[in-house]
Amino acid sequence: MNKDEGVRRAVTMRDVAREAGVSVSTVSHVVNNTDARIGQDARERVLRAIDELGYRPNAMAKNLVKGSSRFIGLVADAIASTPFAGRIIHGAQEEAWQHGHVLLVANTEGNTAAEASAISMMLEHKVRGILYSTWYHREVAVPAGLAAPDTVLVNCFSAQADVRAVVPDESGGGHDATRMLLDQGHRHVAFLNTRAPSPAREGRLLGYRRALAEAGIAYDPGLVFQVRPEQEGGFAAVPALLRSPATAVFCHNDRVAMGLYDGLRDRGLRVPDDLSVVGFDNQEVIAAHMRPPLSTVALPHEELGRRGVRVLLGLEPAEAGPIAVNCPPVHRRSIAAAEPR
Amino acid sequence: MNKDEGVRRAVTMRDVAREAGVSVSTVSHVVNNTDARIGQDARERVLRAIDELGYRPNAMAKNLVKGSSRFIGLVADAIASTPFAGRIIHGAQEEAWQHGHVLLVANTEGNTAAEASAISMMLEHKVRGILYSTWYHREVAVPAGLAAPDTVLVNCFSAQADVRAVVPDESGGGHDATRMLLDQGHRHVAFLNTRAPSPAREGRLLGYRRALAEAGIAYDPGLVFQVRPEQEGGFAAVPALLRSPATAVFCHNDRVAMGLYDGLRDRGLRVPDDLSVVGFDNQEVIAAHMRPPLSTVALPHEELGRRGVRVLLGLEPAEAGPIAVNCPPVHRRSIAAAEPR
DNA sequence: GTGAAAGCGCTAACAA
DNA sequence: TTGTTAGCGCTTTCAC
Repeated sequence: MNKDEGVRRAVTMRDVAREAGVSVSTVSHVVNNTDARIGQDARERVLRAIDELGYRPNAMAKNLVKGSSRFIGLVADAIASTPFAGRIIHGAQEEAWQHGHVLLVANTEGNTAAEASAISMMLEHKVRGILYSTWYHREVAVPAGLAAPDTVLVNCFSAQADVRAVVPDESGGGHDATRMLLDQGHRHVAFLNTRAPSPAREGRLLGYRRALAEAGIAYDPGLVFQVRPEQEGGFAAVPALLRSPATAVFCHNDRVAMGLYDGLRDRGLRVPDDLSVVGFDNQEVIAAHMRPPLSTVALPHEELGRRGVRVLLGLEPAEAGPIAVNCPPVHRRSIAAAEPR
Repeated sequence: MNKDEGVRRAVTMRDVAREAGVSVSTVSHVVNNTDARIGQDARERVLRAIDELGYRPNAMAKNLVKGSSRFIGLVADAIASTPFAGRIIHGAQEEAWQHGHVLLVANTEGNTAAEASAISMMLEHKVRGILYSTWYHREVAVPAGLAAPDTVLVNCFSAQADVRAVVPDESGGGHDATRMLLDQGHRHVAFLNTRAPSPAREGRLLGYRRALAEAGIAYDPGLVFQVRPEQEGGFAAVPALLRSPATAVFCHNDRVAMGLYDGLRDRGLRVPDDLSVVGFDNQEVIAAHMRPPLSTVALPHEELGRRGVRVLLGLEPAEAGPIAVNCPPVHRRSIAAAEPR
């Protein structure tokens, strides 16, 4: 309870120097492995002193003199609700780590005030840059104060052309998902898309149409249905779907597919025998454990985080416009070959 | 590309002082609102200079002189796989924020080396303390290096009695879940528990038995089944369950309940009419969108994070042993009243 | 009321 | 090969 319980005045470089009988600069050199040539025994004495005393460098002092920290700020809008943000953080963390940087994470849960204060706190800590991320792919207004140090948008983008962004390749994902179905011989592929306009909605549709075109199949608007992007949406679409000639369905996301499974099962229909299904997102907890396990296309959240820090650190070749990250297909068991006719 | 693009030498307190025609100490006083009596006009000149110059305090310098940072470290073992860690982070973040602290997050994804380096990096940044958290409730060995500054375990605990911990009240949760069923008149309540020993398994079983006892119902071991704690487990349990007299089932977690729903549906049985079901965890994405929506008991991850920082900051009365956080029941629509007999 | 000055722990010239 | 020294940006006595 009293002021220095457990704190016992940290040992500093000076203490080490004194113990080793050398100067602080010598200690500094051995600690940092600079190219200065330090004598064998001086080095050894220092090393010994370091671990006898349990010396641990003070990162704040170091950063102060170097003028910049090894921090990368990550502000996320919804860390709590889905695993998505977690995956972005994870990817960013790993990459940052690899380059000797540390993540400062702030969650704003949509609160603008929290966001402003998070950003300002990060700036005060002289972060190397800030990753601004959203839990679903969308356009954002870059908050004031950002762009001051380097900013990169992750899983979102801005009309403000000068701020870099990395986003999932929705269209490529839509294309690949559709291809998974086409490759099994399906000709009537329905698409349960969401109703609300969004990069996901438009992008995936584009990809779907492109895949159809490549396969020489005419686009049939009657095969794309508007649904709520949740279990309920997939479930509700079943009657209409069964009235259509579709033998395969591309769902806007895994949750829709889950609802679809349910509706089908209620009617004694089976996936994939009666209908082949492919999802989008690859939400492990859901997709991998449905019956049958759901083939889908993964939203590359980790990669988004990783690439985000790479562009922040200038490791990625500059590109005009957002960097689109590939959404890799995940093959499981919800797709069967179309009946030959 | 060149060394100081965008960096333009940060404006310091000295710049502000010069601009305002006062000394740095005066600036410091107004910035920090110390109780020093600063004249009206000096104060105003300083404030004006601050925002003309766009001054922003350097947190590193400040921390250096104060000797301690406002950082709280949070090391998590699995931020990516589930939303669980995200909720802990969120809770911790909010509480830390409220007390003027910032979260330094590191994810170790089970890797011991990463963990050690994360901890050491946090220590170098002179964090106020470290929250060590796991994504599922379990016993851990406190990593070396921890306990040096204040450490608190979140969602885990250690035999090492001296390190504080905050964990979910599994037994209370098991009790309440069972009660939800009992309250509707069910007398034969099955329990689909996991097989692997764990605090969750033992705790929930304890709670289940306690609730039964309170209701004057004899414990029937034949009503507790061992299943894999996933969809597959719930699904596989259906035959045995149907052979039992159970009219209600308490599932080890929501995923098991999800598999159970599936198996039941395959047999044309309906929840809750044919069988009442209650889960555990309250995984939103799943539980809230099943058909019918699943009644369950929530794992209080946010609260765990929040309480974690509270005990770290010494805001929580000390307690012997881990602090058990309540798991609140979430009523949805998977429970029906038992048939009167 | 306000300012001068001494550090916080460390790095980086530069001297020796 | 090693030591001296001047800061990094800020807080905080202590004088004036």
